[in-house]
Amino acid sequence: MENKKTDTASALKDIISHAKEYGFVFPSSEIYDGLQAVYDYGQNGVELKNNLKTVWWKAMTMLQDNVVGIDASIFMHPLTWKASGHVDSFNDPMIDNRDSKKRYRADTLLEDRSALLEDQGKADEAKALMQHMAKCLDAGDLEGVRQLIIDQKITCPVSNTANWTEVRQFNLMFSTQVGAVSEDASLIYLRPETAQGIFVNFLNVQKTGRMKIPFGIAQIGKAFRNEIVARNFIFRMREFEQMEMQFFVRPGTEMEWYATWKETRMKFHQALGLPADSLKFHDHDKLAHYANAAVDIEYKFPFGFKEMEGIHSRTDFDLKSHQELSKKKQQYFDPEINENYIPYVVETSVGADRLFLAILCNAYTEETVGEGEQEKQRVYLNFHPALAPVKVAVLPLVKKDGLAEKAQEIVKEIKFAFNTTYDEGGAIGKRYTRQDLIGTPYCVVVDYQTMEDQTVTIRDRNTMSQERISIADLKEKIGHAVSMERIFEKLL
RNA sequence: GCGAAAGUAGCUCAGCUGGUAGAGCGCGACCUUGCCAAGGUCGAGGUCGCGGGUUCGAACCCCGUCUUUCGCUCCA
Repeated sequence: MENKKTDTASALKDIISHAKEYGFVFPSSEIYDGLQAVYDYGQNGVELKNNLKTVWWKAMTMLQDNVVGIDASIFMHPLTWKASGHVDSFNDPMIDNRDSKKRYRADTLLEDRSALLEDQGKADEAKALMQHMAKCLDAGDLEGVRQLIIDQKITCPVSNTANWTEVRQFNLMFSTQVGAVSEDASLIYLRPETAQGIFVNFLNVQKTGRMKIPFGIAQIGKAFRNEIVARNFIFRMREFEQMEMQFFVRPGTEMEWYATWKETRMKFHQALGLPADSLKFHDHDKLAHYANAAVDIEYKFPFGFKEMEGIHSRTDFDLKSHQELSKKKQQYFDPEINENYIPYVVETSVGADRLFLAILCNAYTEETVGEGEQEKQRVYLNFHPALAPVKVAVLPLVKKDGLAEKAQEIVKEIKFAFNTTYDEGGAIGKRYTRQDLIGTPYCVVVDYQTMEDQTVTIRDRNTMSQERISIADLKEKIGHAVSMERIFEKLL
C-alpha cells in the first residue's frame, strides 16, 4: 500500500471539491452566487466540527482542574472595544500608490513626514501637521487626509511618485445598531475576538466559582472580522469560530505558564492525529500592543505552514485597561502572598475552522490499492475515529432474505451509543466506498452467516480488513474505539 | 484593493469559425448479482454565474458585475 499526498496547490482544490461534494462545507448562499469569505457547514461538516469543539472543550475543562467555561454574548458594550484597543487599532486609513501598487497607512505616512520635519528643526510645522491630521481623522474627513499627503508632496518610496488613490477607511470590525429607533440607536460592534467576553467576566467567575489563581476560563464562540482580503477557503473567513482559554496567573509567573501551555496545546493537536512534522511553533517577531510573548502553532496546510492556534502572554493589558475605563477594580486578592494584584494572562486561542481545515486536509488520503491489473485508486478521509462524523455504517450484504431487517435491528441497538448510519443501496463495494469518502471508520456487514450464528463482519476503513465478531460485542468494541477517551489518554 | 486565471448537470470536464446543450462519474427506481466504486433498462437534474451590448441568431464576441483559485498587499 502506498500513500500519496499531493502538496501542490491543486491539493486544496481537491479538498474544497471533496468538502462540497460530500457535505462538509458549502459556499454560503450559493444559489445567489455566494458571499465572499463566508461558508456553511454541511451534514458531515457539522458533525466533525462539533466533535472538534467537544474534544477541545473537554480537554480544557474536564481534564483541567482549574479551568471552567463560559459563553459570553457576541454583542458587548462599545467601551469594551475601546479598552481592548480594537477601536483605535482596528481602524486604519489606507492609501494606495497607483504606480507601485503598494498600500500604506495614510496616518503612518504623515507621522513619518512629521518626524522628518522635526529632524529638520521644523518642530512647529511638524506639530501643526499632526494636529491637522488628528482633526481630519476625528471628523472622518478622509479627503482631508489625502489632501495633507498631497500638500506635503509625500511620494511612494518604491515608485517615487505621488499618484495616490483615495484614502479608504478599513474598519475591521462589523458594526450595527442597538435600539428600535435608528436615530437614538447606539453603534455597537460584532465582537472581533471572543477574549473580551472572558475578561469582563473575570471577577464574576472568580468570585462565584471561588476560583484561586492560577485558573482559566474557556470559551467557544463566533467572532467577526471584516477582512480586506479573504483567502484559502475556510482559513480566513469573515465569520469564524474561536476556541480559546484565558489563564490568569500571578504576575512574574506568566512565562512558566506560557511554556506549559505551549507544550499542552501542541500535544493536543498531535493527539487529534496531526503528524508532528506538519506542526511547528512560530515565534512572533513583532508583538501586539498587549503581549510580552507570542507564538503560533502552525500547521502545514496545502498552501504552506500557517497559523492555526495562537498562544499569547497578554500581560495585564486587558484587565488593567478595563479597570481604567470601567472604574471597577479588576484585582484579585492572593491569600498565599497576602497581596492584591491584577493578574497576568496567558491566552490559548485556536480557530475552530482552521483546526477543521487542518484535520480535513490531513485526513484526505489518495491511495493506490491492489497490484497489477487489480490496481486502483481509492480516496478516503482518515479521521481519528473519535472525530469522524459517522462512526459506523450497518450494511446488509443483500436486501433480501431478511438481511435488511436484521441490519436495521442492529442499527436500533447501537444508534444511541454513537452516530450510526444504514445503507442498503447498491453493491457492497460501492457502499464501502461511500463510507470511506466521508471517513466512517467502521462498516458492519450483515451476511448469511449472521442469520445463523448472530455474528457480523466489521471492516476497518484504513486497512480494509475484516473481522468477524458477535453482534452482542458490537456496542462495546466500537464504542471503545470511537470514544474521545482514546484522544484524552494521549494528553496525559 | 491591485494583477492573472477560471466559472457549462451534484462532481470532473467536452462543446469547431457564433446556428436552440453533451459525456463520464454520481444520484433515484426496477431487474440481475452478492465482500471492496459490477452489468442492464428507465429516469431526474442546466435561463451555460449574473446583467447589459453587438448580431437575424450568443455558452462562444465586447463591456460591466459577482464568486473562486493563484501572486502581491493586509492580518490589532
